[in-house]
Amino acid sequence: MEAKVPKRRPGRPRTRQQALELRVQDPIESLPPTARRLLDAARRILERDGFSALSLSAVAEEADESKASIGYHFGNKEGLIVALVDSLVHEANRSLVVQTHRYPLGDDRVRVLMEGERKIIEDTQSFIALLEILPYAMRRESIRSRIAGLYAGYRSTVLDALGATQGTPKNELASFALLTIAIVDGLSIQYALDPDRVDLEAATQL
Amino acid sequence: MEAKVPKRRPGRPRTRQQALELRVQDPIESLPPTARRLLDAARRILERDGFSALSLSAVAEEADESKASIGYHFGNKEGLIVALVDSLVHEANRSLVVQTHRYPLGDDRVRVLMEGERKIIEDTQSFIALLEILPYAMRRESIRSRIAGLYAGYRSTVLDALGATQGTPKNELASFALLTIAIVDGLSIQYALDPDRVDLEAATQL
DNA sequence: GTCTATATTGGGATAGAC
DNA sequence: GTCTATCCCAATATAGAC
Repeated sequence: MEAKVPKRRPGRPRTRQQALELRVQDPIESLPPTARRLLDAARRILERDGFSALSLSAVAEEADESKASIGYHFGNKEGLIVALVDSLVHEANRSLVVQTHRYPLGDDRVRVLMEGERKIIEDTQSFIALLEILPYAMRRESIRSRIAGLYAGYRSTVLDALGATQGTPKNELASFALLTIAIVDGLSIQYALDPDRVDLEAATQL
Repeated sequence: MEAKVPKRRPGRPRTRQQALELRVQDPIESLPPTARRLLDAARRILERDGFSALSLSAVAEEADESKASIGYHFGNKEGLIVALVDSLVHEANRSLVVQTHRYPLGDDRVRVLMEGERKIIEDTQSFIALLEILPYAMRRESIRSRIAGLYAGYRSTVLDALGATQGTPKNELASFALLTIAIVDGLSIQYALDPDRVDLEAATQL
């Protein structure tokens, strides 16, 4: 039952999942309104109640649509989740890039980056959504690689911001980007588990 | 249906979960052999196939016992998971402490600590088990606090190893322990997602 | 203590009317 | 495109025999 390829059914248009494989740049906009509502509902449920609560019935109810419409637009549950991950990844990338590009290159940008990351740690909410979906994602190559791509993007964004600083060994910068992101994730876990332990000093110590 | 307290049934002995609440030091040893087999089977399934595969049927089959025996020994599924987390937490703590205490205080111990952590990152397997259970754990206060305790233990172990180094500000050391563990977890995530990106340099850079 | 058998629930998928 | 109704199956829980 797992890892089933959605069947192409006669008399029906290509499912959304299949259509998504063809696109290159655009993620969720340009989806039919019903599909968008379903996707938004799925995201809300994931963030509010976790991955285990992400049932087709729950999504349909939250979106005020019918269960069958999910099958129509996304093929099956896996298709819905792939689309959901795509939308989460896209939004995460966009918000980080926008945030760091609001300021000019140089030390200012680095400071903005660091402060943005401290906020991410305290946010928890958005990180939880990722954590919820990670175990599932790890076991589905198609989803795993999408998230791996997200992290690669993160690293290059950080590298971008750091590259502005004066001449430092190239390789060292890449490792530093890796570490920076690792710290954000790792601190998020410890903070989520137990908010009564200091973060601010740690972040400043960086 | 969620978060139900297992009922105390007449004519039956205290469930294992209830019994566990009374103990202070000892975790899994001293369990009846059947309960141990069930718990071991559960751990294997969690590590091999993930949390979503951890059904009562799967556990019973892996342990070569009956489904009903899980109800008898652990009350219900939640009870089984609590016991499982306890056993994982205990083992993780024990192995870290043993590893760091094999060597005398000082720089050697720090080096052993760092090397041990690099191994943890590359291991993946044991970290995956924790990752699999984290989303579930976060939403159950009783389990969340157990894992939070595990991390507190980690921090003090690291602090212990670091404390041996010459006089450094106390507060700074605590933050450093926090960061050290965060890096291990964060790197584990990125490494698990995408093993084709360097870790060794990063670890050495520390 | 352990098992078989069963009750009950809920999930995912899809046929077929509109 | 959307909905209702239904099918099938898996999962948890538990009653009751041994």
